[in-house]
Amino acid sequence: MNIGEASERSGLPSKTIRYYEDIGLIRPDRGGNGYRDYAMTDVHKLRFLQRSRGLGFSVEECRQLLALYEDKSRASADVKEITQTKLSEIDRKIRELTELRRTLEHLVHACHGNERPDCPILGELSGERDA
Amino acid sequence: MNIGEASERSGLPSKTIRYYEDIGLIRPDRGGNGYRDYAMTDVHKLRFLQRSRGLGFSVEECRQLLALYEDKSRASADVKEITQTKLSEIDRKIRELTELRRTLEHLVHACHGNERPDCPILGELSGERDA
DNA sequence: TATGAACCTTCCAGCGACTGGAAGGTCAAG
DNA sequence: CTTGACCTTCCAGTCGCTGGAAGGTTCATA
Repeated sequence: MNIGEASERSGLPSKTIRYYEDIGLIRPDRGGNGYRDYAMTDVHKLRFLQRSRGLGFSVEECRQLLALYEDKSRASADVKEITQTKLSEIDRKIRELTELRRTLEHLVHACHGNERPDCPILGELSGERDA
Repeated sequence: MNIGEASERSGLPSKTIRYYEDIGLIRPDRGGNGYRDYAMTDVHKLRFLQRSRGLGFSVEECRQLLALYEDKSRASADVKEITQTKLSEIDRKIRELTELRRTLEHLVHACHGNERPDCPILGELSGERDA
């Protein structure tokens, strides 16, 4: 499929997809006309990139995650270690999002009308409890 | 406190803190010597920024979140709407992270040794099930 | 009181990750 | 065989930092 369809299916702008090719993240085939030709596996990877980028992973981190995805070194020990690191990062992000969520709800429901700038919620919001 | 201590306490580099001031996110006092002087509420905001940026919110989104934090318009209807939108975004991020987590575990534990590039995990990884 | 390290200041340049636009080639429909 | 919607490359610009230069402040120690 052409880049336009890959864009629609992955949720990434065509511009970004070309950029990801420039930096070596995805390497689609080329048709006889010079057009990029994306397979479904490419779309899967693109969609994966779309998600993980949106979740605050850097492109380099996404490259690592994508490497886990590619079969060639899936069983090696260092890949497992990277995966474990990524799992920890993901867990941390989930925890932080959960906190953020709880805090926003507080702000809306519990803190309504209390205009003191030193509202106790603020400490929670900024993660006061750990340094 | 000086910027160095604010940096340590918030987890943000001094450079980034100055940048956030440039773009109007935080406005510390200045001492007679011209040094920035941060209060604890500033540190709370910085820490909040550190977290929300790391969770994939853009600076503009962080500005909105920070506005929710500041008392002046906390009760208005549109602020509540923004908060609701942010809550949905956060929920979506949590869902996606949870999926990503599950998938990585699959890759390590279940998919080990299976080198087919069309391994069924891949579909899950890329969020095949929804468009 | 002076010297030096460790802070702080501003300013400017560069990088990572896109994003927009120009200039031009390809393709399917009418 | 033209029109319009695609596609191509390339170059420039933006956003969000990040590093470094050049210089001022503070504080401990000689």
